[in-house]
Amino acid sequence: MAVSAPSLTQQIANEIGSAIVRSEYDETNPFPIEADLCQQFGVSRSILREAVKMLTSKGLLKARPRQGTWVQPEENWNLLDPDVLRWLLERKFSINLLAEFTEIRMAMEPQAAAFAARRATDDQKQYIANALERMRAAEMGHDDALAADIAFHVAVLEASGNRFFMQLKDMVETALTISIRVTNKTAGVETGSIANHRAIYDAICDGDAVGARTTSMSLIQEAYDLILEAGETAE
Amino acid sequence: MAVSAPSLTQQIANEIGSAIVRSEYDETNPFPIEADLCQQFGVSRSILREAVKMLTSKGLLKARPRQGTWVQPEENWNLLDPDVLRWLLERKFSINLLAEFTEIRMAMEPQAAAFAARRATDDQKQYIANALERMRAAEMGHDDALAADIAFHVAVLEASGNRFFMQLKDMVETALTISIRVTNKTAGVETGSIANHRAIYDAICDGDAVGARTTSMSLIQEAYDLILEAGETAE
DNA sequence: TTATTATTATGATATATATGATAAAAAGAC
DNA sequence: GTCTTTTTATCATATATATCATAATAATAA
Repeated sequence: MAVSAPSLTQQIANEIGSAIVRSEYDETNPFPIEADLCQQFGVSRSILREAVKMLTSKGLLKARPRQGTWVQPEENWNLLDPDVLRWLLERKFSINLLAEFTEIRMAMEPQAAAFAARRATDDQKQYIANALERMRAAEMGHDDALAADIAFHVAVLEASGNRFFMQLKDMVETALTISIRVTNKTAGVETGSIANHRAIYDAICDGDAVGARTTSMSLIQEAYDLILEAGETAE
Repeated sequence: MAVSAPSLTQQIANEIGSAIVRSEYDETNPFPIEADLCQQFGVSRSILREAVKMLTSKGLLKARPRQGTWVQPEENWNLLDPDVLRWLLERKFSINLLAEFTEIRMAMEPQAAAFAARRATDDQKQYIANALERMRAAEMGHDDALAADIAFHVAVLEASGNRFFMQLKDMVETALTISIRVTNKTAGVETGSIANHRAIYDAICDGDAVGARTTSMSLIQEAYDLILEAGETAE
């Protein structure tokens, strides 16, 4: 399905949202009033208000009569919202943020693999196998390594049979796509070795929940260790 | 800080959002056009459009010129959004949903406990200890058992030092509060035994990441098993 | 069957009024 | 003259209404 062009409201929400996440508003530069934002973006007040409401519903903003609109502290932000996560990852790149995100992957993906070992349908196992095949093809330059790696992790999350784990797939895709664009070093990190991925696949096919969890944890831990190493080297 | 009364926009978003999640709109009862919704709720078009944009930004709705507005399939919903989760949990209660949410806790909380074992500050350890104290007081009827249990899990998540794990605290609080309101049986499930919670606290204080993960996993697994058992009994 | 026109529903703008909350000015007390 | 209280003014968001623009679908005419 062709992606529709974003509406003006969505565009404004995107610009303001990423500005907020880049910390462009602070004590010395407080969030502007509605009238000023209308002028700045050249839009009508109803469009501006729709955009502000979108950001309010993601926890970034709060507005009160007469008091104005202000940016909430980061702990109020809905960090697991795909837009908020994308804005976070698109700002000046942070190894710390990538490390923290990998920590959540360290929690989620092994458990997803364990559930996949118990629940995966034949079709779902086939999707995982297909992704492995694409990884092999990528080694010979016949496919995109990043896309193949993402496909693998997404297939495992899908096979978990849990809608909350499935939710993570968009986030993994966003995070991996953006992190590889910013720093080449983690490119090797993300794709890891095909043998490790194959071990996860085998454990899932064998119905070996413990094995699936363990091998998945090893893979993410390996990526995590290299990210920490990259962080130390950059310092 | 006193909670401000929700605006009309927020009220409308809440009503429509929970109706969507309750599957009130389907092929035979499609999502109404803007004009009809304005009439139904007795609000202006600008308020209605603000509410719809809020729900669109949470993945529940999509609108196109001339085509109208429609409810997206559930896999598009941002399930980790606090509002969406609350609407899900508030609809006719589902043991399956609670089980799935407990599965995500099974992934997150042991890992959070492991990070807490490595990173918790003295203050954070004290918060966990305070929660344990409250659990003991609750056994003697001097505190609320549910509130004390929530405080314990929230304190561990806070001590993980990872903003994504911290994000889960609102969700845990929402899910536990709602699940206990609907079914008494899981009341005992959630609070578990104080000894198990104490073991987590001890492992965190000892800096024992493996121990913290293991004991936390045992606690959540125990709760999970009883939820599955409750589901079988109800059938 | 194809081209043209009409209709529909959302997108966007402009304007007006209401409301809540804060700041400033005026009045009263000491 | 100073301080406190009351009243008034101002400000920024909240809500409503009217209008036009645009995209897309349906109906009609050729």
